[in-house]
Amino acid sequence: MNLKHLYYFWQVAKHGGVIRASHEIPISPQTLSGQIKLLEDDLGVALFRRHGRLLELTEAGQMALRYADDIFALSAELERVLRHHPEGQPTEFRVGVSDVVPKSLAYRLLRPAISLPQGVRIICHEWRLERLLADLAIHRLDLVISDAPVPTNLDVRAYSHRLGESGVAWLADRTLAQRTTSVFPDCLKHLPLLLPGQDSAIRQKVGEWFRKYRLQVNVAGEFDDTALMAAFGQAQIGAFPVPSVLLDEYLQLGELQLLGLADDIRLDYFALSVQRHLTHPCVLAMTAKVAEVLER
Amino acid sequence: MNLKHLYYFWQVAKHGGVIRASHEIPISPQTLSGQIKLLEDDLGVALFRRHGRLLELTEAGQMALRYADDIFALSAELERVLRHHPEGQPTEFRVGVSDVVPKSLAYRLLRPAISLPQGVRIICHEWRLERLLADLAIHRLDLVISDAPVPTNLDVRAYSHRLGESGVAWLADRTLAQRTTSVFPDCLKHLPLLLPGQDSAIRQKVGEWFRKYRLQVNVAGEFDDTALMAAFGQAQIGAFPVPSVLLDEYLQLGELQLLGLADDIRLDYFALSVQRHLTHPCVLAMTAKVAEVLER
DNA sequence: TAATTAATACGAGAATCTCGTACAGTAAGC
DNA sequence: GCTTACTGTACGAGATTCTCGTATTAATTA
Repeated sequence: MNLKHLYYFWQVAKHGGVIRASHEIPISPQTLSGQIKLLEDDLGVALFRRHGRLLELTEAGQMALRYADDIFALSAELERVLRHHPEGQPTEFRVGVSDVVPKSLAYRLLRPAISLPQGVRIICHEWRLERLLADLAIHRLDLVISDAPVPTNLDVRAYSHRLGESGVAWLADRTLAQRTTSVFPDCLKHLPLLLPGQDSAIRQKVGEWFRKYRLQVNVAGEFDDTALMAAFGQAQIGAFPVPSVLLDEYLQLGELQLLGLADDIRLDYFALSVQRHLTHPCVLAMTAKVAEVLER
Repeated sequence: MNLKHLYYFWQVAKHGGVIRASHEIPISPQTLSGQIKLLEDDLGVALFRRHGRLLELTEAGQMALRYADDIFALSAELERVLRHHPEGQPTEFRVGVSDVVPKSLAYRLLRPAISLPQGVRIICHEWRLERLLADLAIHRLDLVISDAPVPTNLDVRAYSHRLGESGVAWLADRTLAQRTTSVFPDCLKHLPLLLPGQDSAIRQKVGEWFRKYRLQVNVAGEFDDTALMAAFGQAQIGAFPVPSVLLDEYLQLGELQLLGLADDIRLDYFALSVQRHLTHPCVLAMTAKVAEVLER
């Protein structure tokens, strides 16, 4: 299939006629008409049907239009990406971190980006996911890190790239942990718990996990911010869950103790971008080293 | 950007050299080399770098390769789709329905497909989602209807198309409903409940909803099959939730009574396909009329 | 050092694209 | 009903682009 022919078809279909299309692109209507005819002959299907003195898409034409939309959107994106950073040392990397992602995990993921040889300035926002997606859509952000893919109910033109996953580790202050002698996970029934807010994927999955093990738990607190939750945990207010890839970090924090690993909870982490492919050098550096941070 | 040039670049990049590419496509190495040079001049970026006597991709080249993969995959898919059903009356429509989707909802969604003028034979499977996705992947199915998008943890090359959504209606047999005088949703606390199985999206969302309204409920039964659940419900075993778009149908069923609408539970329904676009005429007929079945 | 392999500059010939001319069908104005 | 204005399309000459044969350069191997 000749993609030049498809391009002319696409232009004519978009603008609703060979004359109107010829106003937009510097090609005469005769040429457009002829080239589309060649495409139809090649494919063996009519793409347009004459309706009065103008054209309308056949069923096959509607199909072709949808594909052409994607094909030429991709081609335009490629062109923009390649022209925009020829040897490409963009000095800025604007990244948004969903507030439900632990800060230290975000730092670990982003570390490879800031230690690039060319030296980049990282501009980091933390906010609720909806807000970040809005900024992403208008190109105010290069990337968003989140614990869930782009919501399907939002009609945002963004792509989800799965970075990796993690299990869950339950932690508590030593003194608090000694209040119960039950083994994990039953010990969670006898300890007050601190949990992430309802919006976070981890909260949903922990909830399912409680039901799976039939744990009736006592929720002592809810936190949108994981670091704050950990601070309350260190103050012996309750036991709390963290992504198991961050376990070492929390254990070094002092008086915290591992209650048990819930590796049957799988937390996913995603990079969201407006581009279908991750092309920013910082993003490439991040994804290249993601295996050092998350399980794949 | 000339997509013919990009095509030659793609072939050379895929096969690792102009000579090797020229064995695969009937174009001489001189032409390939020259056309790629033109592309590089146009873009202002080198895509290949000479390494010894062979070529390797530059960073920009790797980027271009990823886009080219997508672009030509789409173009091939379009060609296959258009050539395969020229005027296209495929007499078979093979569809899988995830077992967590109510049968009568599936019927309503599929009805526009079977009442197409050309007359098609519908071949309908009902099974667990994993099994259906496997069949979809090997083209044994044209479409899968499910209550959730393609799971991100599975590496299936399938696309999710959101059909629409629905709220939830709680129903009970009249006699059963009269056992409590509390208003909705509190009345659910005083009635035995029948719920869909843990795998279904509706069960997860109903669980969240219980927590939101702090409802401690008594689960009298779990059913993978909604029709079976409704049969038990009619036999006064318990109250049960159904998608609110099916409410009328259930109320006509006889002695059932509406306890209340939980429109803050949003159930999504999806069509899953191997193709990025829904092109099968039956699918188009379905999606055109989906508004008569689901809310958008 | 010679032989082999890969990539590419150059130019003639082939293929294709493009547009001017001309024409056919449809909708509106008088 | 006739004209006018608008649409899309067949045809062929000329312009453009593509393609390949010849020849050259560069790196590897014998």
